[in-house]
Amino acid sequence: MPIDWAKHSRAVNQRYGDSLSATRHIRHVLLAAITAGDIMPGTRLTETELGKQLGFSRTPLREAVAALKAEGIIETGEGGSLQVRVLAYQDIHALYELRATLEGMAARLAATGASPAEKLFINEIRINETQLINSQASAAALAQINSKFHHGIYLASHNGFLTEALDRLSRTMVLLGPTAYSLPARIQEIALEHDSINEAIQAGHGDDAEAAAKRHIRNAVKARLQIIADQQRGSLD
Amino acid sequence: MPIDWAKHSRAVNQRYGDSLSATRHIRHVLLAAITAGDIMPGTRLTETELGKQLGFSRTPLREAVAALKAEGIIETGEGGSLQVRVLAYQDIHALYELRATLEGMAARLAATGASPAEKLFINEIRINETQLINSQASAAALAQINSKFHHGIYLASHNGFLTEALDRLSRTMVLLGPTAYSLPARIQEIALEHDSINEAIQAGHGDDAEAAAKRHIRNAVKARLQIIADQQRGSLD
DNA sequence: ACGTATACAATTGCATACAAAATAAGGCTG
DNA sequence: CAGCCTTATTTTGTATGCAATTGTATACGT
Repeated sequence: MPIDWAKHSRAVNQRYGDSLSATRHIRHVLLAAITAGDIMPGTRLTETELGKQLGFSRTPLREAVAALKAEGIIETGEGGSLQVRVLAYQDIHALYELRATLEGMAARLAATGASPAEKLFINEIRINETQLINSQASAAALAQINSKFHHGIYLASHNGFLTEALDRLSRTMVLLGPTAYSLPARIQEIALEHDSINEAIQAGHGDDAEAAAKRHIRNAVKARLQIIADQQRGSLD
Repeated sequence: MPIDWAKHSRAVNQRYGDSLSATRHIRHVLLAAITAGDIMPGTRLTETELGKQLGFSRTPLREAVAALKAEGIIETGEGGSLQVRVLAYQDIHALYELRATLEGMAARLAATGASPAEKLFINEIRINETQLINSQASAAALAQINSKFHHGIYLASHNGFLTEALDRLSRTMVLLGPTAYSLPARIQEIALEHDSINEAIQAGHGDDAEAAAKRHIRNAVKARLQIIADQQRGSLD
């Protein structure tokens, strides 16, 4: 079954405008397809086929792939064949452990160094999130506002390299599959944990913010493991 | 004045074998040239010229550049022209701040989770470093053993993503210019600080290892600022 | 003499074409 | 019938060529 590239392509054009170079356009479209789960990790990708489906020649496609390889999203199997990176079970722990440290650092910096405007902005996102949860919004909408909340904290850290590292981690995380927002029970927990982080940031308590952020991520691992356990059930493949 | 690409090319062949694809070869050669200071940040690079000098066509060159762009080593100026990334003054602080956190995490994990063999290996590198310092080795040799020491700790953290993140930071650091080993006074300090880290790791004291690693990096910033202050003197350009 | 417009050169972005390597298929032999 | 070698086809890696954009120089007008 072919992938609906046109849908992702439209989304990219809407998000970044349609004046992106082919290389960058393809890069975003590939990321979107991987995020959406249209391309499962491990499935082989052939350049000729991809290029034909996307409507571009292999040159910009290969450049986009080169960038994604440098980011660790795509890897080359034996013989140079392409595939979406396959994460091992222990990678999950390593990924979240690193993220806990970085999120903690970002939360601490946001608490101690964010401008009043940035703190207000973060707080507003938090309020929006509560409204969305109460109105039973979709998992996709919740995941989006969640991203905004975290990204707002990254930016408020005023450390571009930290922001870059966390954004990169987020992109790697999509390799793990569906987000924790598919678990209804987790949604309320997330709200409470976000509250703790937000309150510590608003109060300017660096230690508390770091601790709250770390707790938040550590709890996220648990939820993630449950999702994976559910997926595994009965799939011997 | 043309750059001696052949030298870097030989070094890459010696390090990785001569069976690398052109794209990867070029990637390493460019990194080596940047590390060596042969290409200063901000200087414009033209694909045609680079390709001619390196002896490859523009296609693999552009793929290598795409990877380096994804890593933040090379950036596109206005009009799509290529240049080695120029770091702002505040980037230095952000870079080292992030590195302090990550090195601290790595040292903690190495202290609490490294295998006996890994700890022995780290200790051995530390002994080698002392010998090199006492024998008045070159700055390049010291910088190399320094890399080995740090990288040994990264690996001992058993966290591939952390290792990846720190390696990436190291590659970004070369944009700052010469290492601190050009400052004789700093060399002894480095030795002492490495000792603190190593001892904490050998003893399995996670907290101490993290603290020592953070102190080490914070001190490195001071040395870096001094180097930059020396360079700036009288250069208006 | 300074600012602006226009023409030209250089450079990037993309597509096509070719070469080398790898995978798959088929036939041969034991 | 199984295993292996040979060959054919697919797929990756690299080079070249063309079009479009950008940078620069020259000429013109004010």
